[in-house]
Amino acid sequence: MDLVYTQGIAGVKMAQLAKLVGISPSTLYVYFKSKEELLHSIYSELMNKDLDSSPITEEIDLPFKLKLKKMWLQWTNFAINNAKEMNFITQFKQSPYYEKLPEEVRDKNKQMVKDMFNDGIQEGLIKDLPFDILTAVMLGMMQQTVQLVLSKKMTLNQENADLMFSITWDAIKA
Amino acid sequence: MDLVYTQGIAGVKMAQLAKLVGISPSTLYVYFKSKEELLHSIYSELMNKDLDSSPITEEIDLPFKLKLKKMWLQWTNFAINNAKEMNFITQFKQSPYYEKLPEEVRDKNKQMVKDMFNDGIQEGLIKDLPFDILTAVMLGMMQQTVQLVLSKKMTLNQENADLMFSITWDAIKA
Amino acid sequence: MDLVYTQGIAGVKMAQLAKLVGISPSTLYVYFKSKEELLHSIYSELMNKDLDSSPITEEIDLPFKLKLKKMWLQWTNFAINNAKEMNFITQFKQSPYYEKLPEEVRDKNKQMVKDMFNDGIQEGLIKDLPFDILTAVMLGMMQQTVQLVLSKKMTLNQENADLMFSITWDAIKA
Amino acid sequence: MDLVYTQGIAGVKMAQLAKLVGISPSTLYVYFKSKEELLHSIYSELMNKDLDSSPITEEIDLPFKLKLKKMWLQWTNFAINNAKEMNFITQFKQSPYYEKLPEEVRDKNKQMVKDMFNDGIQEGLIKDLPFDILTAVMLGMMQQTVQLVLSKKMTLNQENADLMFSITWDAIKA
DNA sequence: CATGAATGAGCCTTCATTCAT
DNA sequence: TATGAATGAAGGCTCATTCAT
Repeated sequence: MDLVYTQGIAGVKMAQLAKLVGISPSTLYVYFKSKEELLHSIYSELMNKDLDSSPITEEIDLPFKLKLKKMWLQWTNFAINNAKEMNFITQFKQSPYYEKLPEEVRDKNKQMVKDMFNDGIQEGLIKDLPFDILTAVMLGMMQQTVQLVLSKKMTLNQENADLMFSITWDAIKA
Repeated sequence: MDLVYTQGIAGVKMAQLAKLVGISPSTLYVYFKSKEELLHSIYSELMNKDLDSSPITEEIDLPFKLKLKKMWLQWTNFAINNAKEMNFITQFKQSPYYEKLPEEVRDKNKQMVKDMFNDGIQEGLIKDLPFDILTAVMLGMMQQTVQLVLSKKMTLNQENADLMFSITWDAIKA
Repeated sequence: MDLVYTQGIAGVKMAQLAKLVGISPSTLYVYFKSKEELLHSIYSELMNKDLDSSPITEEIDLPFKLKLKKMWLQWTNFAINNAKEMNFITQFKQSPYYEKLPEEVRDKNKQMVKDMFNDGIQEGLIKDLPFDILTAVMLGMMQQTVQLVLSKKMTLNQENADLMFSITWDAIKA
Repeated sequence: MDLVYTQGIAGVKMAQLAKLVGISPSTLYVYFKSKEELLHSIYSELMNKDLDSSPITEEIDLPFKLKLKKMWLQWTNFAINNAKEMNFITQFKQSPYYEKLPEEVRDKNKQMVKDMFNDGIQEGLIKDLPFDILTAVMLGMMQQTVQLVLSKKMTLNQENADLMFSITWDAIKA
């Protein structure tokens, strides 16, 4: 992650990585057949880890808005704390190493969000808009928040979290 | 632009570029001292062209919301129409070639936006929030809109444009 | 040729070859995309050169036996003088680099031989055997002659040439 | 044998061989100090096995021509049945691994053949030619026969065997 | 202004081999 | 006797870059 973050995915040299890990370049090839496979492995592992570690817990008794806020915050925090990992994914996807690997999209999260939006719409709390658009709004606000935090223009303290989410909420509330 | 879009900025090879342009690689070096300089040149030119070609015209007599909408739409459209250029900028900025080049910040636009926001706040039409946050909201919505359009999940027709901006507006309106 | 002859086809290193030729390894790759292509090129060129330079001239007026002898001698001499080239071809064909490249078999020679054999059979001078077998006999004697010469167990002077061909002739004469 | 036959002697990898045999590469080094030694071992063993298994039995009472024919056939058959082993020997000898290893020449066979030729010459049945040349003739015809059989252009049935030997015989008979 | 020709630096990768266990 | 783990040495190949013409 660090290497990719610092030098870009094309800038990662096998030898450099090996040295960083404290093994010989050859040893890298004992475990990964090629640079491409290494990158793919990382990517795959990341895709799964992300799922697991992003603890989108559903707490049943909260009112909708709070539930949504909690989810949004969890996502945002995750994105901030795993900025380098996210960066890897982004870079990998636009690198020549990423060539349509099958990638059975794992929709666990997506479905959860969809359900939540449906509930909100049902209860008349948020606008009756297509799922893609509602998601886009949240993602957009999330990305910008992350960027503000990472660029040190903002800290994600209670107050700011409240603020950013309230803006998001205003955007989609009925 | 095409090369960067297709293969990533790290995948652009001088020889390939030369061939694409119909000249010899050596000739490239008549005009650019190095690959780095070439990339920088493109970046710089892009930064200026963007300014010029994005015709953020100020029409004095419109009410604030309409003025803002117009600006937002102009930006969004520009981003869609110049997706490859934007992509270049994004990639360049996180590439090893981009090393804090002085970058006399081109604030023409930023200032214009700042002024507009200030007006809106003054008139009590939009929330009294820091400039960075207001911008973030608009950028976030814009980026997501662009993404929806580019991924063919949406067309930016009158209706959708209205919708997306109305969401943005709800997010920041007082 | 020398390198292959000395070290085997797998033992030829691009760097070594480059140095031998007086250029840099990179330069080799300007002209040949890979070691494989280089080898293929040589092989192809060899296959054509062989044809041209092996001056199987048809002299019309000679009696059959003399004509055959002349041909046999020409072949044998050619094989001796181009031992390294022949060695290359042999090695290349059993190397991993040789993978069924189309190779439109150039039958110019084969046809000439076939014709000659047919004439001999027609005239009742040589045994009426399948073409493959007649060729085998001549090739076998040729190969062995070459080997004897190369291993310095024999010189291909007039006398020995006469001897070896006479043996061949005895084998196939009617 | 299979590996060498399929990929050439330069294509044999210790790891691959180990896997094929069902042991670990390291284990190979318990039994053979190096790849070179392994190859040499195989070669040596082959040279001896060849001797033993090629059952050049001397049957005293046959007339010379029949005895010679029998020997020729035995050789030829052996070469066909042990094509892969012969191939190994051929390849090994021109590989960089083969560096003039002492090679106590195994003359058992050679001597037997020499004796036989001497007898033939004595009896005035075959030409009075140097041993090398007589051997060459038989080897040449043998090699070509093997090649015809292996390339499926011929089967070594009674008839063909008779034919090929009769040609050989014609070549050397007095 | 253009380029053909050439190359050094450096990267990915392979593979025989070692060695502690 | 067997091997998992590791690696040094070396080879193939790429690519930005130079320079004489």
